[in-house]
Amino acid sequence: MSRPPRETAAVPAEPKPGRRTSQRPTIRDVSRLAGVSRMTVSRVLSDPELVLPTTRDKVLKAVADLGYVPDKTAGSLSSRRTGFIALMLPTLTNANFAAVAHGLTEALREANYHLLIAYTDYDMAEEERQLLNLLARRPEAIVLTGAMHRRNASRMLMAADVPVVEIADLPSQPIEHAIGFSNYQVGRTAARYLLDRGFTRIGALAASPDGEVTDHRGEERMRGFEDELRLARLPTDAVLRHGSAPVSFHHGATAFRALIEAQPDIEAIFAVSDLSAVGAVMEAQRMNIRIPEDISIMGFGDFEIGREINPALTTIHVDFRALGLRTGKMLVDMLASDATPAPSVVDVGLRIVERASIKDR
Amino acid sequence: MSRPPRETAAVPAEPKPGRRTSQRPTIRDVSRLAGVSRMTVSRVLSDPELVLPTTRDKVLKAVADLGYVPDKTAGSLSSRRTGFIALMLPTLTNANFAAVAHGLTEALREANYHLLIAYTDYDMAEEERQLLNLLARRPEAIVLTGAMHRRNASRMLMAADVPVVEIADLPSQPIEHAIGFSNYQVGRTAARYLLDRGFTRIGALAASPDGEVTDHRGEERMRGFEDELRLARLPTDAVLRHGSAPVSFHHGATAFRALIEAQPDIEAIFAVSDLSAVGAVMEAQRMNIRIPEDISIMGFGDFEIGREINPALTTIHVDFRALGLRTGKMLVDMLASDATPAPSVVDVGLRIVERASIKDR
DNA sequence: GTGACAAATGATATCGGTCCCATCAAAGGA
DNA sequence: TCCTTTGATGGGACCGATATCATTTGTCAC
Repeated sequence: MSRPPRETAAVPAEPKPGRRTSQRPTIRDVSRLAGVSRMTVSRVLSDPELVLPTTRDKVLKAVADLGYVPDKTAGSLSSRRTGFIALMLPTLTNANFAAVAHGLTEALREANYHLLIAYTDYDMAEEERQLLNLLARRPEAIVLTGAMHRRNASRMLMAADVPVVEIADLPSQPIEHAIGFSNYQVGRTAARYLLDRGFTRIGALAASPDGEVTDHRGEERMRGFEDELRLARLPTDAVLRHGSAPVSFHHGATAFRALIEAQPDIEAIFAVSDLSAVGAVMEAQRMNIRIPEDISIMGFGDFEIGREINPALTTIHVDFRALGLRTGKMLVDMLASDATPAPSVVDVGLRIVERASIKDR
Repeated sequence: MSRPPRETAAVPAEPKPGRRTSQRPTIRDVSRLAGVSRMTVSRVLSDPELVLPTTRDKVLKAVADLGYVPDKTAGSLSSRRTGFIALMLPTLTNANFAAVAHGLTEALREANYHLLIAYTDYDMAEEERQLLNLLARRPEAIVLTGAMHRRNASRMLMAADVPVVEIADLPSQPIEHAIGFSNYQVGRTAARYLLDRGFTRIGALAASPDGEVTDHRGEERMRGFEDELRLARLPTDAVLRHGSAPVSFHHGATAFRALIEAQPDIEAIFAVSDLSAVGAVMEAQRMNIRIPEDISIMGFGDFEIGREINPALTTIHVDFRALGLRTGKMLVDMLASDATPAPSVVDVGLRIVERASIKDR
């Protein structure tokens, strides 16, 4: 039984004719409610020490009452600090790369940086697109894996005017900083290890570099491996490129079988990744080939599964999580001081983990 | 032989007394060089059709000459669209969660959204902190895994006024949308499967929920498993909570040994994850326990390694990559239309993958 | 009492884009 | 011819914070 509202009274205060405005409270709403200026609110949230406790409490109460969450987009624009660190990876579905991201995040958390991850699925054209996307977000530093940047990408990075760190793979010509290890050395070390134990019929398992995607890092390992064999005047024809990257357990299994068929008298095998190595061990079990009595196998990456299989896998270890941590710490320090440190290259080295998959002789 | 510059000439045009300005070119620089307004530059980059080809070319040339990369921070602030989709995960170092991220990215790429990833390491307090961080970036949607949000987190999400999708674990009380499966059903299905094959001495391997971190999803599976056993009037004392989350291959190995010692006559085991199941199989090999002749084992997650071990692992499969893809597509559609669709809950179900680790009887 | 200085707070310009609307020229219709 | 419509472009306000500098107030030494 209510009368229709009278026209004159009904019209609500027009919310301004301009841009439609959101419902979310802004710093302005907080400042009004707390009866202070916006600047004071900003101070309470970013450097509370600067504000009198009584004022602070008023502001914090207003923040809580409104459910105010500051808009970092606006803050970033104004302060010219986004709090982003960009990370470019080939893929996330690889335990080692995931570990890098994990370590990085951990190191960056305390300094309140947020990782901005992009990945390329081993696709170089995608790398360039992603790099542009990242750069558009104005990260305060850029972390890259691998040294296979196209010319354009390199140019964009130089122009970006933020610290660039290349990790995992030590490039021959670093853009700026680099923390990692040499995949080429991994290959040579593996070959040396097998040679030192007296093997002479030595093979390797890798993906074909001609596939749709190329695993440059893996290919570097193979190059080192072959070089070391050649230095020992041993043939490299048992270094098998089989299937397409990225490798997997299944890749290892099929590649192993193919290698055995091609080179039945093979004595020792280096797999480009523990994934392949583990797959090979599993296939060997199926073929009733004893590891290491009949054939010795070693891998790279020290994945957890390698510790648990039978026999446990001898491998080359690189601590990827520590790599991420270290990179993160370096960046935090670097960004805290506004000095621009000289470009640095750190080789974290590698370590052979001797387990049971190599025959003792 | 150059004379020192005279003082009067040396003073360069002061770059304004105000805020220090960066070197990076802005849209203003592009517009000046191209002889058009800023708006025209903006149009060329976001909707080229609106601009005359001749003008467009002038602008694009200026963009290329300057190496201009638009600042999305500024663009986001103005347009109120950040292009971010937030994703919260327990961890990245789990193949299934990584697969979710992968699928999501893929679906979002075409619509030019960027995933903003945060993870909690299974820590609920961290979840809340990370959520605040994410919200401060003003994502256009939020994707969460798991239904274990604290009260505060839920409140923040409701207030955020963006679509929320909970994935992987179907919550009993969804915040808004949900796409996933029921971990409880996983447990019941596993138990049902073992019961149907006539096993009566049935156990399970899981992490202890009292550890530093709790894997709520895994615990749900155990709950379902135990319920189904109870319904069949079977004891649940062989459902072993051992070690701390998150589980691993090694966890499976030690838990398996502990279970065998406590319950030597066990017939069949359900492991909370393929990781544990594989570890258990490896430990069984070492203990000379034959799988499946002596003990049957099944897992959850359908990790690649399960397909390759001997015997191949029977498991429960959920397609996490497809889950991510589907979620991404849904979000893209949702954000394209400004209508707010009704909350939806989609159960993608699960599938038993029968392989060789369960005894045929 | 007063000047010097520090501490707390406020006013305002600005970050680099995009939104909204205005302007202007060209095309088409009555 | 004049009016309307459409297409291309520009002008200026604005998004929501923070940087910078100014102002106010309080404290202390002389």
